[in-house]
Amino acid sequence: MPDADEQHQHLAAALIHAADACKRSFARAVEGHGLTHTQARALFALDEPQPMSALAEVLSCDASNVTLVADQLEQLGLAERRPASDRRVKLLALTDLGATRRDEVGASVSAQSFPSSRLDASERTTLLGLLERLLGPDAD
Amino acid sequence: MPDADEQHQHLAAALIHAADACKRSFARAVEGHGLTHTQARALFALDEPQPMSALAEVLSCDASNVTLVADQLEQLGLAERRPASDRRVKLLALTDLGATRRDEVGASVSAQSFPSSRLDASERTTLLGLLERLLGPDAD
DNA sequence: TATTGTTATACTCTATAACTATA
DNA sequence: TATAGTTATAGAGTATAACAATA
Repeated sequence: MPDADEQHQHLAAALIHAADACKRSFARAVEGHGLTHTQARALFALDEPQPMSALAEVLSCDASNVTLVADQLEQLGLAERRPASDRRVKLLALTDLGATRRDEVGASVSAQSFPSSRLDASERTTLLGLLERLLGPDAD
Repeated sequence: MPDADEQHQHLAAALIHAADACKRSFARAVEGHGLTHTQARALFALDEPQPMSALAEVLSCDASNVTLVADQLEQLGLAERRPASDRRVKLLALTDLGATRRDEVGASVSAQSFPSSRLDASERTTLLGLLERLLGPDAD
């Protein structure tokens, strides 16, 4: 097996492992707020109102699944569907409660021993930059 | 929200997103070989025979789930359970077919446009190093 | 008593396909 | 015809709890 192959595979394994650790840390931090990690990810993605399809891209899942997440966030009173100029489109937007909750959840996430606390600030910046290049303009 | 909080959250989001992209790329590459991405991850983890519990750690899942993965790999003829000196322990080991398959799958994974191809070799080395520090000695 | 692996079970995530309504 | 969102459904991943065999 060529070295390049092996590096790709180790990198993939490390990425998946690191993300699993992040997901679980995330999930633990947010479960006290009554949210699943998917709901929390959606919450953080809604700085601006987003079409459902845009949210699907952020969550890297099929659009059909966003319907459920949106339903859940609406039931919790954290987000609401709004009409858009193109009447096929629905914009999902945080409610005031949702924005408040997002900040509370964000504080919990950072407060607990998050995996990325093992890195210093400049390492985190480097890592973030590499990940963004990795994801690239058309990650999917 | 303090900057540090925000950086943690962006980093977590980027990591999860990157890993999702890797998982899907991985899954597409291995489905032609009749494997799920979990089965493929297990295959790559079995360079040396591993106790089921060790495999659970690599796959970052509960030990109870490894039973199913091991069953599947055994049914495919790719791995086998072997007794260990501690007779409570079962070692999962690749068969010859399993080792061959792992190399074939590895080639497929690298051959297709894998997300990490967007980075050059030295960037990949940097990324891998950061991820390993992130995971740390006791990532869970 | 504690630990390894197993079984049974339930919940979440995710994709596919068929549908509605708009464009 | 094509697109955004929805619904229904099925498969895969995951955790919890109770259990057997062994330490």
